[in-house]
Amino acid sequence: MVEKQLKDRIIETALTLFEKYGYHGVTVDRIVAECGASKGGFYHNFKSKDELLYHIHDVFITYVLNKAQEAYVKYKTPTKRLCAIIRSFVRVFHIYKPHITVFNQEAAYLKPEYAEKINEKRERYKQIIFQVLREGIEAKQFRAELSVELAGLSIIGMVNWMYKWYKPDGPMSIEQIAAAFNDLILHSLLTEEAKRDEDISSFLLSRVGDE
Amino acid sequence: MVEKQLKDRIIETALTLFEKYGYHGVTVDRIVAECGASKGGFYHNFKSKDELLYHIHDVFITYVLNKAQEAYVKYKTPTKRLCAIIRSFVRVFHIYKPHITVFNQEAAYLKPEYAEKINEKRERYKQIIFQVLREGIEAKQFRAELSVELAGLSIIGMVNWMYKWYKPDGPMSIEQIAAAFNDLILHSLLTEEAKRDEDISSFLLSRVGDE
DNA sequence: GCATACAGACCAACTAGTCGGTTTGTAATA
DNA sequence: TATTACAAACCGACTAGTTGGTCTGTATGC
Repeated sequence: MVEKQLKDRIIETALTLFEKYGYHGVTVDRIVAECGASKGGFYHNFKSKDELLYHIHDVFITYVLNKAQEAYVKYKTPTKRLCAIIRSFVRVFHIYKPHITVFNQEAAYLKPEYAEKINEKRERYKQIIFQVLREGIEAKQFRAELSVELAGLSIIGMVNWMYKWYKPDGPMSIEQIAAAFNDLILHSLLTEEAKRDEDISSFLLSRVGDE
Repeated sequence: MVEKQLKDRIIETALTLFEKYGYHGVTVDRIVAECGASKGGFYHNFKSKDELLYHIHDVFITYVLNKAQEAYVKYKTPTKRLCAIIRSFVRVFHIYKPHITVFNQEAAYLKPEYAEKINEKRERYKQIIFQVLREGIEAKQFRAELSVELAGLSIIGMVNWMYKWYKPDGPMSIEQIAAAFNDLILHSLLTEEAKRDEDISSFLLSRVGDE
């Protein structure tokens, strides 16, 4: 029970292959061949190929959900909470890029019983963001005319879309991307008063008053 | 050559099925059964299942690329151009939601020769957006400190992500969504001076000066 | 009579999953 | 320490089912 060598190797190999060729573009035979294992070894560790897919999904969504909850608890104002959540969300791409790609590309192929569990967590994640946005509007930090749903889905969309273009060795560091996203998002959410607040505008790339 | 009855029926059926079950979750047999055709009919109209997938991709990207170019030509200022492009982009979801879902989900499974053609158009689309953003910065309508790439990819991401949540019969009309997106995007891009410009701020949900 | 449009039985290839067997680790016993 | 006992980890040939694609045949229009 202490050794998980093979299981981890299978996951890692599968992740790399799934990211490149898609879930259906990779056979179990190929996975085991590529990581020097066998069919038997695979099915000793996983009930099915579907379970492997579920495992990959679950590792990622569980991690990112925890991070969001931590960020929510750690900070006390809507703006700080939102920025922290987004930063953590963006950061995840540094470690879990293949997971996220599989998560966003192959979720449709999850077996119903697995899909349900994943969707439940995905929904909770969304609700955290909606919650922060609502709090921000109530606190007059975010504009009142915003649609919480639309703003939330926009944020989730722009960050998630990173899986299509983010390269860990690209010209921008993950922290730069996170900062740029926060800048864009806050500019679109903040009220004029909030932008003049020193404490809040520290998350912007350039202060409003600078010009 | 005038009658395309069957071909269109096949595409329509395939689209519905692909959207729901994914490309690999739908067999050719199922497609032809569901639209009252036959294997022979299918392979008379398409060289292969892959070609059908390519066709779906091409119809959508060709359409949306044209719309963006039209919008670019029709308007003369960066802000107007951007808003028109985004509006047209969002509107497409009304007609082509299944196409877009397939486009965003199954592109990885395109055969290399097909993938190349699609990517070329996808790239051109991206470049139009980047171009407008650059023009906006030069014209001092958009903030100078923005990263054109990041801002562009954010926009593309937030709109494309609609395929995950947009329901044609949802509570918001497509025009409302387009307006809300434009509002969010402009707030994140515009300079303070530009926001004070009557002509430009007409694209915002609420004028800056209102409060 | 000839091409186009379509039908449907058929095939070859592929793939997830199985199953009997082997190796490896480990703990109890002598 | 050596030996036995047992279970978990792992192997790989095999299978049963599925799927994209073919091929022969038919009907319809020009």
